[in-house]
Amino acid sequence: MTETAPRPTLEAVAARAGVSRATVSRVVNGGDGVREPLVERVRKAVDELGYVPNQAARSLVTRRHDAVAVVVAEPETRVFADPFFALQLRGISKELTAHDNQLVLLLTEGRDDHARVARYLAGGHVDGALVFSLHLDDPLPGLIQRAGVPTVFGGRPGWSGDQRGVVYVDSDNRGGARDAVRHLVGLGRTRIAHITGALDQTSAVDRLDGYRDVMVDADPRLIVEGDFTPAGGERAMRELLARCPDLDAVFAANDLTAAGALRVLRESGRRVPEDIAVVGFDDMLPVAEQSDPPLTTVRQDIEEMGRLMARLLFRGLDRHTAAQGIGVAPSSVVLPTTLVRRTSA
Amino acid sequence: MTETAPRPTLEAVAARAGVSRATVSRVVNGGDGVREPLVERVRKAVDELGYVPNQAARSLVTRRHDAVAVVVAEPETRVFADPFFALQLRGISKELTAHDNQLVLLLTEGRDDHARVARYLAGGHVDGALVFSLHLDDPLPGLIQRAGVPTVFGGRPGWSGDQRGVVYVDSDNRGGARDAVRHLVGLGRTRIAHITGALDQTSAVDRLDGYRDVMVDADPRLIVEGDFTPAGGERAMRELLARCPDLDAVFAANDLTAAGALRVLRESGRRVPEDIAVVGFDDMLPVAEQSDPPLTTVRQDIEEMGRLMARLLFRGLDRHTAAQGIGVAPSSVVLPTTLVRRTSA
DNA sequence: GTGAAAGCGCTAACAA
DNA sequence: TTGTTAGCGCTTTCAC
Repeated sequence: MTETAPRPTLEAVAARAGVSRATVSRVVNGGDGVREPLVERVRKAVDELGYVPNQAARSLVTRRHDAVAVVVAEPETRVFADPFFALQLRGISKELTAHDNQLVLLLTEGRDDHARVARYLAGGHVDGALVFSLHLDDPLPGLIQRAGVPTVFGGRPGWSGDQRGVVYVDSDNRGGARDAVRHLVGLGRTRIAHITGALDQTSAVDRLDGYRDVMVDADPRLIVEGDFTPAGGERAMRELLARCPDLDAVFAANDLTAAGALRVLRESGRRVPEDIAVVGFDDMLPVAEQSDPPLTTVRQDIEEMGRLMARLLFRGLDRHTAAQGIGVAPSSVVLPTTLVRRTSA
Repeated sequence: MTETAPRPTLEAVAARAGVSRATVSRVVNGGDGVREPLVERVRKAVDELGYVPNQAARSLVTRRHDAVAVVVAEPETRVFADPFFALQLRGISKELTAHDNQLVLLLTEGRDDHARVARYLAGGHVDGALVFSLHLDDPLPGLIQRAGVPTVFGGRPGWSGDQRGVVYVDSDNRGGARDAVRHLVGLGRTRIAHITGALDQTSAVDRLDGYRDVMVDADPRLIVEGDFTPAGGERAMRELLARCPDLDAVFAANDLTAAGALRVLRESGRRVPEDIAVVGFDDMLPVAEQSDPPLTTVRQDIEEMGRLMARLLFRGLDRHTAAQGIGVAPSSVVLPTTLVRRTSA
């Protein structure tokens, strides 16, 4: 806990360099249109005084903040139990840093926080927002849209409001699921089950759809609802085993679910992949690589998703600032997935 | 991507309510010393106009930001591979929200980012900083101390600079390690090995010290260096098995390490806990509960650590603001750990 | 190319 | 109790 020292102002730098505040301002902001010798003098004064611009004063006049809010709307603990969110955050952080922007993190725990977040965004503290809203019935996207802040969503938002102008970045959940199931089919499996994710999230719904794309006439008993957790995977696997003892493959909605399923299979004496082949989703390394046996799974580039979200936001902001209407409005992006073969299938 | 609408100002609210800007300001900031009917009128005008104060303008005069930076200095990916950081962040976020403060997240990837972070903190954008600096040789704490921002560290900072006035929150790593090893001793184990964490981090060093506190005359071959990862745990366990085939217990520096060790033990045909008892550290649920067998481990309340960091920071900030010298300077806190018994030991 | 001056929206003395 | 006024530190026309 140290004392806060008073910072030098533009004025001080100007005095020291023997120029006007305007000139210092120009130099500090790139130095265009200022003659070299002066630039030199100002730079020197800045260094000597350890001058750092006051962002509040700057924002007051420019109405820019060089800050982006990251909103994580997740009432459950799940987000924090897997590295998914952290990886995405990392991608975002890298991209923001490259644009000299700060990351303001808004974590919400349930509905009470929604008003707070909406107020903050509406308050014009940030230039834009990156929003992770995973639940179908989440009112947050609507609130945010109304706040009038340029926004990019992480994952296809599943809410039922006005979809116009909504920009999101998502993985090709449906396509990835198709690949996973096709791989199982290619292995000669015919009784392929699916343990879904939490079906109030679009990713879970999309993966289920992908499964159905391939297994058009699937026995409905082969589909059991999970919740993206290992415990859910265990429960679902037990139920599957009871319902359909003849199944020969499982496509789990994510790696954690698959890990739970693997445990139950081991307990029940089924061999993986000989008796039952298992495919996961995410390629969450600590889980997929370390499971027994190592998991065949669908990889998505999570960090890249985060990076892309930030990039799309900036593209939108530029368009905002630049000659109106010039430039293409950013549109949503769906990133491809790849199947990673290990031993479980 | 929506358009940003122009926000109403204090002026506008004042006009609408038929009062002065000062009065509106008073109402907006709590309404003390304003008569009820006026308060009512102003509130109404605020609502009708959807007025939200401009934080930049406010900060410019108050020199407060109601924002706290969270600095995560972690060159490696490890932070992102475990929920540790996320849990702490969550605790911090809750506490900041309770104080109406925003969380500005600064992630650093290696040395290049240090200057950036130091500049940001020195720039007076935030009222204080919460810093996670896990590495012994990290120059960041020093830089931050020089930036003159009130700071609380997460985990005992291991750097060699001036320690005066340094405030941190940590788990009782040493005490927890002692408990773990004593538990093994209580089980009748005598050849107790230790797989350390990455020894450039204070937590790893402290846990090793705790092990040594109990195993005063430990065979040095029973100590192998790990790195807090499952892979490191596997490697270390193999080495231990080769060096000391007679060992009957392992204390791993964290749960991930223990998970790696468990896998090697299983492969090598050793039964856990019958042949070799295993204790971890962290009680990272997805790992500890789901491992085979479930892990006996040392729990630390990570979320509470985060919360406490924020609370200490605010206490320091209050002291700053309030009558100088009044109040007690916050000092570091070391949180207790508890042993959680499952089946591995 | 450089400087002077006018605010950006707000808070906090100070007056009334 | 309420209003008036003077800035907070910066950018940005607009003259020079």
